[in-house]
Amino acid sequence: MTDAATIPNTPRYPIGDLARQTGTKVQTIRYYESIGLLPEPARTAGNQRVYGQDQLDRLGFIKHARDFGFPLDAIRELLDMTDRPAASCVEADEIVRRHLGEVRRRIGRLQALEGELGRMLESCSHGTVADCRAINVLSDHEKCCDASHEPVETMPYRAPD
Amino acid sequence: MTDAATIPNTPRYPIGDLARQTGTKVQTIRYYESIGLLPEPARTAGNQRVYGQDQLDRLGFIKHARDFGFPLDAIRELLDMTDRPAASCVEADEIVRRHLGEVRRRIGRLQALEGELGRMLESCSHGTVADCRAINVLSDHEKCCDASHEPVETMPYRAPD
DNA sequence: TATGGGAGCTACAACGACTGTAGGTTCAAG
DNA sequence: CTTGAACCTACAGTCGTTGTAGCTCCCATA
Repeated sequence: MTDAATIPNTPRYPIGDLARQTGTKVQTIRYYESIGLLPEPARTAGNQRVYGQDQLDRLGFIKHARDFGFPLDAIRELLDMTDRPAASCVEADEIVRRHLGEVRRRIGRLQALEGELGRMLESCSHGTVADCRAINVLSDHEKCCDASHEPVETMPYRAPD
Repeated sequence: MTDAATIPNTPRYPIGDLARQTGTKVQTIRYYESIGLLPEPARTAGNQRVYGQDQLDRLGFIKHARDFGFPLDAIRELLDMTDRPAASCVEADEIVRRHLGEVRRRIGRLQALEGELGRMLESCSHGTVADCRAINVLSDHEKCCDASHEPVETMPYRAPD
């Protein structure tokens, strides 16, 4: 597909340049290749990867979509569409709409959670653990203001780089 | 520690009952035991786990805190506090406050994302992929309305049970 | 031309918080 | 005594990376 790297006068980037230009980690790029999100690039005589402009663009797209929170599966579908530029964009629309729905659900759940946590803190008498409102609420479901809260999905304390 | 299971007239639950009563999966309970969040329970002659009321309460606490989105590390700290009921609840407060801050940051990022995705959909002309606003925004960072968006953290499409 | 150091290579393990599977054992009802 | 649900261990898989170990390669300077 992409023989850009074999054509002279076309930019040829080593993996580190791709990483720097897109803000992706080198390992992540290799991971994307391993799962087929990026095609296998050309190699130097010494077995090192060499990328062309199209690969750089493709990775830029992936990175940007990841920043938007799209899961890799959705990104794969979106990339398939960019490969068929004459097709209708209804499917792309649908993917974005689905993602937006997910984002809104998430916001709703987090806002309910925010209220609950805020109430916990407000009503805490700052005494001992035995009297601690926060601990008591967690110990006893009956003490929740919003008895119907649903579980919030995994919340890793990951600092976004 | 917990010899409740060895005392007659105290409820003795098999793991499945604990799972049903707390809404946790059996494997998850064993996982919590494996990481030291739940103590090793007594066993029957046939090597099956038997739990007492205190274990049930502890697991209920864990489940509830998980539903609130607390990471297991924070839950571990909170559990340590419930074991020292006379201690000050300042630390518990601090954990809740930290979590609340994280929840709010998350809400903020998701709301920015919501706006961006909404704008994408609004301005989509519903034509071909080549003209698709959504695809174009993802292809080209310059086209973002909010040029300074930060990456949203991992968003698994996991249906909360 | 030798050398040094940064960049690249593969392969694999770890993260968090589970979930699922395979292949076996135990328990309680009928 | 038999059946089948529930239990057991051990391990692989999920998602999207990130980190590590132990190499090799490439390029600029001396």
